[in-house]
Amino acid sequence: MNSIPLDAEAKALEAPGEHAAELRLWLRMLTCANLIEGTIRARLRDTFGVTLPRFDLMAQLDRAPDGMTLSDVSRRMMVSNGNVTGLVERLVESGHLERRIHDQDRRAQVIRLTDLGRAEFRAMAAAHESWIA
Amino acid sequence: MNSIPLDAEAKALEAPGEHAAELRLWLRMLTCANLIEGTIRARLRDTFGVTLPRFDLMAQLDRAPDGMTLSDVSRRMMVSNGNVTGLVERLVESGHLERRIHDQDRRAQVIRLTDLGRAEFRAMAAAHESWIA
DNA sequence: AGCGGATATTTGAAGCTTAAAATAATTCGC
DNA sequence: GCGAATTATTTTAAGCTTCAAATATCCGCT
Repeated sequence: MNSIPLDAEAKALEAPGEHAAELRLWLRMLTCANLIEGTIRARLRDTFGVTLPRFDLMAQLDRAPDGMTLSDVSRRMMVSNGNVTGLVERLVESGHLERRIHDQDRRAQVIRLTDLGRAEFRAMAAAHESWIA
Repeated sequence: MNSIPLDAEAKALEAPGEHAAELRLWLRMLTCANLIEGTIRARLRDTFGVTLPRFDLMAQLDRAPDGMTLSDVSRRMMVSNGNVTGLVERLVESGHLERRIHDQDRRAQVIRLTDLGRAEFRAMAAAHESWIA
């Protein structure tokens, strides 16, 4: 489950504010978003034994058959570089990803889904779509 | 910044779905919520050197002058017990909270803001309100 | 009194996340 | 072609978060 910072925002509601309605809406939205996100996390975990960050990373790679560099992934997922490093490490370890040095740039590496990774992702994505609906 | 699981959801948009509009709205909402949350995190960190979870915990306690038990906090914040244990530990360490054994129940402990904790929280809350607006 | 189930909290293992510092390789300008 | 700035990645330290197992205490029932 995600951090739910709503009570902090809720505090503002107590102020004799003029923006009470907006804040209330905002609060609701945040609560709703976090609850749904938590549900998705739980389903991915219980059904496929995968975390949401891993799933997201695989989703990126599923759309890039030729692979992506870590920086690309980092930008797309809007997370730090170091974060991607660890995520990729674990997914390579589990056999879902493969990495190789970039042809033209020896600093970078290209990662892509393995056959296993692709197969598992597709299965998860199918279930995921029906959940969303 | 929070995890941003949007790309995963975005994938669903590519499907020749019937729910495209709903999903798109949902996606927007999530993006928006996460961006704002990230902004608040950054401001609290840069301005007061405090994290959002700590701020949330202090917000709970500010509303409970007589203190709360860890379980109360856990339920209110909707996070695990173990999470609260660590959070409280660090806040006691930094002098913002004090803990004492519950009078009637030796299993439980009551935590409350110290004078320092209350003063700092009030300052942060004031800034927080103006940010929200 | 004493047993058994519930409740409060802690601990430990694992993973996610970030920011900042360190490495390594590329590119640009001269 | 050399040096500086940029870019790609990793490492490190710290904190957050969860789940599950372990402790300690309480409460109700006999």
